Order: sequence, then C-alpha cells, then structure tokens
Amino acid sequence: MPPRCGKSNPESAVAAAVRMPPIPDLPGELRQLLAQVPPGRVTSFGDLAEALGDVGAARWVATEIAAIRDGTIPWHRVVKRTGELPGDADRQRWQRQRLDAEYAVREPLWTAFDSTRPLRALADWQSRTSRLATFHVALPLPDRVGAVDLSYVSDTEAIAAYAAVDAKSLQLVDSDFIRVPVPFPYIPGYLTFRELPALVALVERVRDRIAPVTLVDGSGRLHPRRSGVAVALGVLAGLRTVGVSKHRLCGRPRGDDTNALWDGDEMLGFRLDGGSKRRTMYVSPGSGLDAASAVAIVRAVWRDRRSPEPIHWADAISRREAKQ
DNA sequence: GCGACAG
DNA sequence: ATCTTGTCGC
Repeated sequence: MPPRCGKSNPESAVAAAVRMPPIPDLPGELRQLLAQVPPGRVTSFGDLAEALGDVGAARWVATEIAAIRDGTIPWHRVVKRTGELPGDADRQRWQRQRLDAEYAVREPLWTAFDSTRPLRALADWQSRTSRLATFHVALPLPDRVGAVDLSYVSDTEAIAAYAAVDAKSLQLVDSDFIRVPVPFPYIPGYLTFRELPALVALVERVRDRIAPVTLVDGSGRLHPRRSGVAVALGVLAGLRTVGVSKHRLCGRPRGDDTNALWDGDEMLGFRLDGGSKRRTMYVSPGSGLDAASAVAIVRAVWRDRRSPEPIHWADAISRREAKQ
C-alpha cells in the first residue's frame, strides 16, 4: 500500500517510478508503417524514423529496410529526403520499376502516418529515469571494482558478463556470465533498451556478491537526456554505476579544463586520455557517485591495457563465451 | 566534402 | 557491436 499523506517516502517513490518500460517491437512497428504508405506515394527514411518517434533512427530504418527479403513488404515507396533512390544501381533500377508501375508521384513526400511513436515514449522514460539518479556523492575508492559488458552471439542474442577486480592488486577476483535474448536494435541514444534487460538479469545473478561500484561499457550522464545505459542500470538495479565508453555520444570541452565535458551549462563527465598504448575513454556518472569520484575510480583500475581492468575482463569473458 | 551519434 | 582482407607502423 502506498503511503497516504504526510512526508513523502523516497524509498516507495523510487520503487513506484522505476520499472523497465515495455520494449517495443521496432521492426514490427516499422513494417506496420511501411504498410500505411499509399500506392502511388513515397515517403522518406527520416519521415519513417519521425513516425517511430525520433528522426535519429533514420539510419537504422535504412539498414533495416535494406535487409528486407520478404517480397510482400512494400519497401519500394521509401526514398531519400532529397528524392534520390537508395542503394546500388541494381536496387535503384528495381525500385524505379516498381514505382513507375504504380504511377507514383515523387513529391510531396507522404507523411500522414498513424503511429504511437514508440521511441518518444522511450525517450520520456529516459528523462524520468535520469531524475532519479544521484550524482553529487563523493565516493572513496572501494575495495573492489566491477564491470559489465555484452558480446553478441547474433543480432538478437548476447552474452552478458560480469567481472570484478581487487582495487589494490587489480587481480581478477570474480566473474560470471549469462546468455540472454536482445529485444531491441542499436539506435544512437537508445542503447539502454538494447542492453538493459540483459544487464539487469546479469546483476540479479551476482547481486549478493556484486562490487560496491560497477563500470558499464557505455555512457552515463554523457547522454542527450542525461540517461545513458549506466544511469538506467544504476537507478533500476539500485547500484552505484559509472559509464565508460570508447566514443563520445555528447558533451564538449569548455573552459580551462580541456578534459571536462559539458553539454549546455552542465558538466557531465570527463575524457580520460589513454596515452600511447591505452585508448581515450569517456567517463561519466551512472548513479550513486559524482563525476570526480567516477573518474578517480576508473583511473585507479586502469593499468596498461587498452581499457580499465574490470572492463577488459568483462569484455574478454563475454567475447570468449559468445564465440562458442 | 564535411560532420559523424555509446554498443 | 560484428564481419573480415589487406595495409601500415614499430
């Protein structure tokens, strides 16, 4: 029963607000949208992405359509926003024939989709989730530092691995993995919905022995909605997490410290220079600690490999298991 | 040609 | 991320 009145209860507020959202069947949604385009009209990849809820999914739409083999799906009514046809000469010739056969007008683009815009709902979930994260707590270096990572067996199945090292010796002290279905494609800004179900399942498996801090291969607050996969995992699983990525999703240097990364007036994380043998990494809080603590912890467990020790082991284990 | 958006 | 030949630098 929820508390009735009086003081708010942070525990139950969090418990009520944090649940994994329903993961939409995006390929299915795309096929439904394709079926809506009337014969004789054309639409664009970007307009389809917009109908899915985010124009940023346009490249996923393009690659998904290019992979369609089912001849009953009317992919030929999709063109580039410039009016050009996509693909190589053969594909263009085939598409032009199909369009000519139905006397298609090439403009204006048809955009009157009926859609629930599922990506918009997911983006809203990310914004709500980021408000439940904490990122002002200074956290000393704990005794162990863990990491999680995924390797893909196929486009729809992955190995999620956990590894932990002793913070002093940097020796591997714990590891585990699970094989899990992956329900969602990769779309920039929405990695959370591809990897979070697997990571939550993995964390449940190692819950009783998990390290005080978990590094996550992906962004934390360095995200357009301050809600990278490390933020979501921290909030949903109630863990202290740090986002560690090899590429920068958002955030730019600003001012005196060229390693601090800002978006608007928010300092979201840091660039960690790798030097010669290591590679540059981007670090930001997931939840439960501040950016300075996050970067100090990552530094402490980063020796001379390309990536910090816990991430290296989680990556190596998941990759090895995915190969079998 | 430029810019490029985690995994 | 994964798929992979050839290429480049130490």
